[in-house]
Amino acid sequence: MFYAWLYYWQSKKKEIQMKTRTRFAPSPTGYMHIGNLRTALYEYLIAKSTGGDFILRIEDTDQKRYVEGATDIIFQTLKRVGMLWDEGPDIGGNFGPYVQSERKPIYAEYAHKLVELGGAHYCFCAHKDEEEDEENNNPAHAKLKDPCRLIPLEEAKKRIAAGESFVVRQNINKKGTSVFHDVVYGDIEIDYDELDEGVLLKSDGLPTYNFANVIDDHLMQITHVVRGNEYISSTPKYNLIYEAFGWEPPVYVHVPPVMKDAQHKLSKRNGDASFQDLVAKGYLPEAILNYIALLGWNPGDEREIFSLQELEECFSSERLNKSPAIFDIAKLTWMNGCYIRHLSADEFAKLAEPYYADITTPINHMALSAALQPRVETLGQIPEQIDFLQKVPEYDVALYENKKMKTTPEIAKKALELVLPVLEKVSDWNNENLFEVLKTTAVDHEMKNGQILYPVRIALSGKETTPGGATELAVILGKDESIKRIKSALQKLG
RNA sequence: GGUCCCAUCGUCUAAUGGUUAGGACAUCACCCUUUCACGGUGGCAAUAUGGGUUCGAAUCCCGUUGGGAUCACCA
Repeated sequence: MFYAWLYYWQSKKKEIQMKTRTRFAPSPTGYMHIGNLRTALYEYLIAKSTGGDFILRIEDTDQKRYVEGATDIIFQTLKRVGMLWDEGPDIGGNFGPYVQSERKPIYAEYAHKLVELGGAHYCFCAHKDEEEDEENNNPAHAKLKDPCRLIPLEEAKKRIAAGESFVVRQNINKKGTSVFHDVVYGDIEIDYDELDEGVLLKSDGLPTYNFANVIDDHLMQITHVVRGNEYISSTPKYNLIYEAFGWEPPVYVHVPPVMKDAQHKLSKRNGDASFQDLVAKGYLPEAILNYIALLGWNPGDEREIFSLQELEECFSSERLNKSPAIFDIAKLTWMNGCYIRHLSADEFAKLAEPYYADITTPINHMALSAALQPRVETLGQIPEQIDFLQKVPEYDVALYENKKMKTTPEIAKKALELVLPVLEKVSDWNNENLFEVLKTTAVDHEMKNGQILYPVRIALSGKETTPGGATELAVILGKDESIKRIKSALQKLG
């Protein structure tokens, strides 16, 4: 209890005294996972909400996992959402290098030092093969300490000098209970007996995450370590390393995972969307960022729409949640719709333009964008909404039958016959004029507005639902194409 | 299995001992309307469970159940 208090106090003190430094330390796996991006966001916000620094570090100590071009995706994603780093592989800084594979000599140096300090030992055991041993299921055996610990240090050094392959393995000497404070989870107690003597330096000379993160976080003067809660159970091991070196551990902020459903994490393996997948589907980066900020955090009031800047202003790590959050694409879609609607007409038009690529008919793009903007929640929904612009789809004349509009194919035929000559005379082809003349036509022939407008809309589109009404479609299609489509509809109606 | 962690509407969450348990998404209904949307109004919907502590428990404690994590020369 005393230690818990002490720990908490030290953490608190550190928060107050030092300039906050957080780091995002992804592995270059080739895509930006939503959960990772959220972690990066929280790291960024913890730093920036207190005027601190956000550092980017690449954790590529597992050569088997290396993917070409993966770091570029990391750079691009962070830039795209506006999370700019103060130090990193591309821009350098006072604590470089910022790529772990380039720090190899540093880890080796500290690993050997840790052995001297009694925090680790050399181990010459052969690689443990995968699921080979049933004995692994025997808890008593699993907890057995590494026999190589018994090798005298001098002898171990001789074997290494002789070229024997070795790893550096952590010593767990302590007994009793380890206590540490976490910003999200509070005080956590773990028995030292639960800790295994894991490999710190691999036989290829590169460190494991378990070692590299401690060395780098200390050397880079990271004050707040934010990471997934799967690291909670190994945190005492890291503290042991800090302790052996006489270093002070950082403030820990373990965050719960982002879930796909109640029992599965969001993961690329399950085919779940990554950041770039979502962008490709027409989600705006700003909306994605806003949405994931709220997966596990809330501002304490009822606001939901936040720019990165606004998040920086009101973020507090104390409002981070400890239970997992399910990623709800429906809510993201809604939020994306909000962002789309808040775009200026020009901004939306620019973003929508690429989605018009399949339409070769000469259409009014500006009018189309204006019609689409309030009607789509993702840019990806655009093509299905505008397919009729290229070509009127096959449709049944029964489509002209509409109870609410009080139309039938017969009425539609009459309406289109009345409308055709009127439209041909319209010179200023804009929405206001068109609506005016069509309304007048209805009044002149004692018909309801809908009895004129509905058939026109169907004639122009061949679809039951369209982005915009009759006159809006007419403007989008232009006079020539509109007239053409009405004539061909009349033919169809016999 | 050992250990650690988690548990409020279907989903994201608010309420840090006293609220008719609030908001948002989704859903449903209605209004608006030139189809569909947008927008507006309203409805449905939650404290996993059993014990305590307390005048009073979603909130504190214990058990149960359910879920997750971890026990790698992966991070």
